[in-house]
Amino acid sequence: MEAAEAVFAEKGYHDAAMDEIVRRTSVSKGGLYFHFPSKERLFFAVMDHLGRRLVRRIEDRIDREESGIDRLEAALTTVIEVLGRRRRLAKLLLVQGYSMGNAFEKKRSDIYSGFASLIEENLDRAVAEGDIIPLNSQIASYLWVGAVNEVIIRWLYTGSPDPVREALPELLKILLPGRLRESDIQGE
Amino acid sequence: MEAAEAVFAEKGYHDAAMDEIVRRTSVSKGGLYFHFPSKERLFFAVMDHLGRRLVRRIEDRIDREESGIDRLEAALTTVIEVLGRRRRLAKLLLVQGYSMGNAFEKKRSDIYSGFASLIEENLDRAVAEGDIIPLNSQIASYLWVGAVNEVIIRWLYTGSPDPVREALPELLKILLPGRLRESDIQGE
DNA sequence: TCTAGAATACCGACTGGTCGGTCGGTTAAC
DNA sequence: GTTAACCGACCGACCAGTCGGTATTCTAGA
Repeated sequence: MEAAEAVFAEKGYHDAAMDEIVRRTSVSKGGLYFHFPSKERLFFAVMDHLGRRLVRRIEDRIDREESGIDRLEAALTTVIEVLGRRRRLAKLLLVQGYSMGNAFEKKRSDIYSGFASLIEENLDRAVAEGDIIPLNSQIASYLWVGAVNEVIIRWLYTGSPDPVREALPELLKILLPGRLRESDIQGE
Repeated sequence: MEAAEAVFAEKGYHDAAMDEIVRRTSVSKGGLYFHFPSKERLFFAVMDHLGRRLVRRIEDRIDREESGIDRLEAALTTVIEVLGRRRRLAKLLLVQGYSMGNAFEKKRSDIYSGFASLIEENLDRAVAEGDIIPLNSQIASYLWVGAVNEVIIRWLYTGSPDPVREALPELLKILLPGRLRESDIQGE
C-alpha cells in the first residue's frame, strides 16, 4: 500500500515507523513484510514510483512542443507546477530521502538523473537549433536541477517565494535568455 | 570536541552514535554531555561552526574585489574550490543534515541563507553597476545556491564532474554572461 | 465433482539489538 | 569546602524484523 507515502513524507525515512504505516493501512505488519522485504525496499519502491510518474508526466507534456527551447520551458514549468502544488510529493522526493543515510546515494542519483537527462537532451537540441548559446549541457542540466531543487525546498521550509507565480518566471528569464529577445527588447 | 565532525560527516546525523564520537575523543560520554546537552545541540554546534567559517572565508575573499561582478565570480570560485577539495566538509554541510529529520529545516535555512544573501547583495550591486541585466536577485541567488549544491552533491556521489576544473568555468559562463563580452566576443 | 494438500496471502504478539541520555560518583581548581 | 569538569556503567524506550500460526485460493488425481 503506497499510502506509506504519506508517513514517509511527513516523518522522513527514519522517523517513520513501520508500525505507523501499518496502522494507516488495512494490512498487518506481516502482510506488509510479505510484499516488501524491508523498510528500505518499501521506501525505494515509493520513491521509484513517484519519481517515474513525475518524469513521465513531464515527458508527456514536452512531447507537445516542437523546438528544444519550448520543450525546456514546458519541462521547467511542469516540474515547478507539480512540485509547487503538492507539498507532500515535493518533500518526499527532494528532502526525505536523505534521512535514510548513505544508502540513499544511488537512488537519489537515479531519480535526479531522469530529470537531468531530459533537460540535457533538450539543451543540446536548442543549441543545435541556434536558440541558445553553446554550453556544456551536462553541467547546465545540473544547474537547472539544482535551481528547481533549491527553489522548491526554500518554499517547503519558509512558504515563500511562491514557486509558480514568483520563482518560475524569474528562472525562465535567467535560464532561457533567448526568450528575452522576443518579449523584453527595449534598450540596446 | 569538534572531531565529532568526522563521525557526523561519515555516518550522517542518525547513524552517528554518541558512543562512537566519544570513542574517538579523549573525553567520556559524561564529559561530552557536560558541554552539550544533547546530540542535536552538538550537531547544530558543528554545523554552525563550519557554516560560519565557510561564509567568513568567502567574505574575506570577495572583499578584495571592487565590482559586484568580480565579487560574484570570487564568491562562486571560493565555495566551489573549498567544497570541491574537502569532501568531508561538503558532505556534512550539504547532505548529512537532512538525516536528522524535520528538526533540520531551520538550521538548513540559516546556513544556506548566509551564502544566498552574500550572492543577492552582489547581484544587486552588479545590476546597479550595469554589468548584468536587472533581475529578481533573491530568486537568482537561490538559483546560484542550488546550482552549487547540485554540482557538489553530484560530485560527492559520482566523483564527477570535477567541481573546480569542469563545473566552475561552465557555471561562471552561464551565471555571469556579462563576462562573455570580454573574452568570447566573435560572432554578432 | 470432490478433496487432499500445496501454495499463496495475510496476521500480530513478541524479541533482540541499538543508542540517547542519566546519575552517583571522582578528581582538580580556586 | 565549594564548585566546575569529567567519568562510564547502566537504563529504558523504541522499532525493524520474525515466526508460528490462520485463511483463502489453486491444483491435481481419482
